[in-house]
Amino acid sequence: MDQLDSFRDNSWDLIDINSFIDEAPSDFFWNDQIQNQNQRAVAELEAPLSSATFQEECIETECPRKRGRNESCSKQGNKACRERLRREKLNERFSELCSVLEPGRPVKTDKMAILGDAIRVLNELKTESEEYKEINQKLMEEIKTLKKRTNFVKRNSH
Amino acid sequence: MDQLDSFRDNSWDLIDINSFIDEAPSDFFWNDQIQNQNQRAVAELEAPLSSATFQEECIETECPRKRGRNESCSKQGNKACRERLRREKLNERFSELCSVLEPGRPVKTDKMAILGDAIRVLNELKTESEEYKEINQKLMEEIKTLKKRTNFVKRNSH
DNA sequence: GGCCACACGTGATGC
DNA sequence: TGCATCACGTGTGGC
Repeated sequence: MDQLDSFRDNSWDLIDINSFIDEAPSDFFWNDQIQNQNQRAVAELEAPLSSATFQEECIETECPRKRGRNESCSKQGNKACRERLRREKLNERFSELCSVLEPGRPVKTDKMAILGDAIRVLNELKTESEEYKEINQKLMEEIKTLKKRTNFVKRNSH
Repeated sequence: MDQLDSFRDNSWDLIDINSFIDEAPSDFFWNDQIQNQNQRAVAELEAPLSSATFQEECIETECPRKRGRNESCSKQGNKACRERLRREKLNERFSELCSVLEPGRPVKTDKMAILGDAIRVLNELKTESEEYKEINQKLMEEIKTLKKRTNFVKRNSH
């Protein structure tokens, strides 16, 4: 019964907070980064570890200053904030993977599609590399026989 | 207020269900798969497409029978259920990508690590393929010159 | 007992 | 309109 009451109280808190604080739009970071990468190709791509520097301006309990909704981070504990950080880092990885997949624009936004493309490209590159390796083998053999023949001809010509 | 009441009702349902049915841990699909793959290496790995067969027993509005907590799907609309399906499909993709990355066991569990590895392997394969291509170029040139020389020697020997 | 990674259900938004 | 995708805060299990 105690459990039940506390649970209901949490529900109250939840709704209370949301109804007063939560007026900002939701998915900003992901779209922003993607659009940035879309328009100006590189620039901040030199920092795939941007989360490290990013950690510095937002150490632990403090929150990124990216956009609204973050006011709820300072109050009400930092659990939600850390979770948000985790999500953002994950999205960074997604975006990075996407840019590796197709250096040409336009960058995909769909996580499912990104993963699918990653799998596809990975397999393609594997077979491509394998094919090249086989060709190399054959070319080397051909070179060997060619050298042999050259030497043979030389020897016979004297 | 209606929202609030319905929310509290859901809470009731949830707790009711959980206390009687749901004694299993929560995040079963992903963790189960991972733990299985970690401990006993293979065995049920033959079913990476479990969602296909899985879809059959759970078409659209009906919910998977995997474990408790799903009764809440039949009532209260199928929104949460669809979202859950989406998550599971995403996790399948993750698992698939992971198995493509390293055909040898054991399979990684960390999404962040999987994405990072994917980026790394992708770059590695790219450069590897590029290197092979360059080597091919050089080998072909060498063959060309070898052939020329052979012909020259032949001509001079007569 | 705190932290981390994840699953969960829900509100928001675009198509 | 309904559906898909996402971000969000929270609950939870494992370490």
